[in-house]
Amino acid sequence: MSRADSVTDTLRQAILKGRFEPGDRLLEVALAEEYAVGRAAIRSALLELTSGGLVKREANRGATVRRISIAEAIQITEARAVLESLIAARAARNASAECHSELRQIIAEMEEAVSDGQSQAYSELNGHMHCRLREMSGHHIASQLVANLRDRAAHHQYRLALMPGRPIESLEEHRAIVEAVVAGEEDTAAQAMQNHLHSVIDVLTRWGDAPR
Amino acid sequence: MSRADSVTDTLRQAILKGRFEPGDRLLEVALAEEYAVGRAAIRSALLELTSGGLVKREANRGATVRRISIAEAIQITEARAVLESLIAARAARNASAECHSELRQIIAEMEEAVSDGQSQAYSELNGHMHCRLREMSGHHIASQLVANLRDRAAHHQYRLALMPGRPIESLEEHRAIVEAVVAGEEDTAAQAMQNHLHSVIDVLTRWGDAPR
DNA sequence: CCCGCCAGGAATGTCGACAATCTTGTTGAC
DNA sequence: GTCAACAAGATTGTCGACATTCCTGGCGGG
Repeated sequence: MSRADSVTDTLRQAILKGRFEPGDRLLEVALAEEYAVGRAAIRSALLELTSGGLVKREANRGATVRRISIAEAIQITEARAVLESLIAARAARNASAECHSELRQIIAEMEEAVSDGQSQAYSELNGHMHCRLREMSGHHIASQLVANLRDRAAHHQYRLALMPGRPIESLEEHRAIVEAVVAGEEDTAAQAMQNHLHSVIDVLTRWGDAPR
Repeated sequence: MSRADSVTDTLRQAILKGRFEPGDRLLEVALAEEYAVGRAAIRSALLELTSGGLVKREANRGATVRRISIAEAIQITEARAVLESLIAARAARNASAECHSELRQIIAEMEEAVSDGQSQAYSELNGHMHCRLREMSGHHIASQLVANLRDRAAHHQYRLALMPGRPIESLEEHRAIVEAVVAGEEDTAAQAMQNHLHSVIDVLTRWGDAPR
């Protein structure tokens, strides 16, 4: 599973980066030629991405990039809310002193990105912070599920960061999360994470009511 | 994906039913011959089950039935706890009158199974009730995640039902969940589900401290 | 003019064979 | 007697070709 693995990663990144739009067909032969591998490698990559929720496959009709509706993005974020609350609580319980300073460091970089108006950089820092919190939590199961969910809604997530005023609000919420984690207050951390993602849900909901 | 699909289900059931023990090797050629299909079908089935968490694959070393430690089973149940709480709350919000009577019906059958000492039947009713609650919740994302997690811990789940006195305790917890759902009280339903799964976690924890 | 049927093309599903990699048992030197 | 290198076996990874299924467009009948 060496070449197929790298193909899977390449394809996943291609989809996440927007190289393929939702609804685009993913033809096995075309991809096989593009990446210079056999169809078997492409097939196993598509299978993997299908169970990851990024790709939709219909019997004998091929694979397409999955289109995530606003309603589905809301459900995804709801699921993330409860799982990341658990993660935040565990991070508050387990994080070491070095972790604490690392989290503060990320917050500092976020502040810089926001004040400089660098949406792209802020979005990446956002992802990085959630990723680090997952690792600090020591909760493999929840981490894996959340990482999956994040990929699925990545498209909407990206557009979220471009909303004017959104990064400022988001930064405030992240600050609250980090403060609680550093203080070791599990319940507060969980609540702060819940608040953060509910705020995301609110934005998505308003988006759903008045599309675009 | 027609034959490979059925092979996937067959293999999944075989693992869940205990036809294969944790750690057993899943040789592609052997399985291909046993189910009278090509290796390709087996491969795609193994890929699917791998991302489902039931089998472990190592590069060039084949697939084995995944061994779930007590610690991992606890994490799985913790993740289930928060997700099923969400599901219970949504079920309380959305369930129709017919759903309510169906849930009461399942409780009645559970009482019968417990008083007759039928562990096997109780375990199946247990699974059926959680499954129906998932469908009633209308929360596709959480439902899918929970269904996955349930499969992963199925082995431990099964042994749980055989613990003396456990079904009685479990039945009481399920009664509380159904009452809250029928009453339409979201928060109460979520809390009842949380209590139920925390009780499972307690049993697993005691199991971990004093194995077997 | 519209509907159903049929053939052609395209893409997936399946299979068998070959190549690459890992494990295991053996042999030989020290 | 022990350890390392080696060779044989076994198993997965990869590829190409064929079978099957589905969609598309054209044809003929009503």
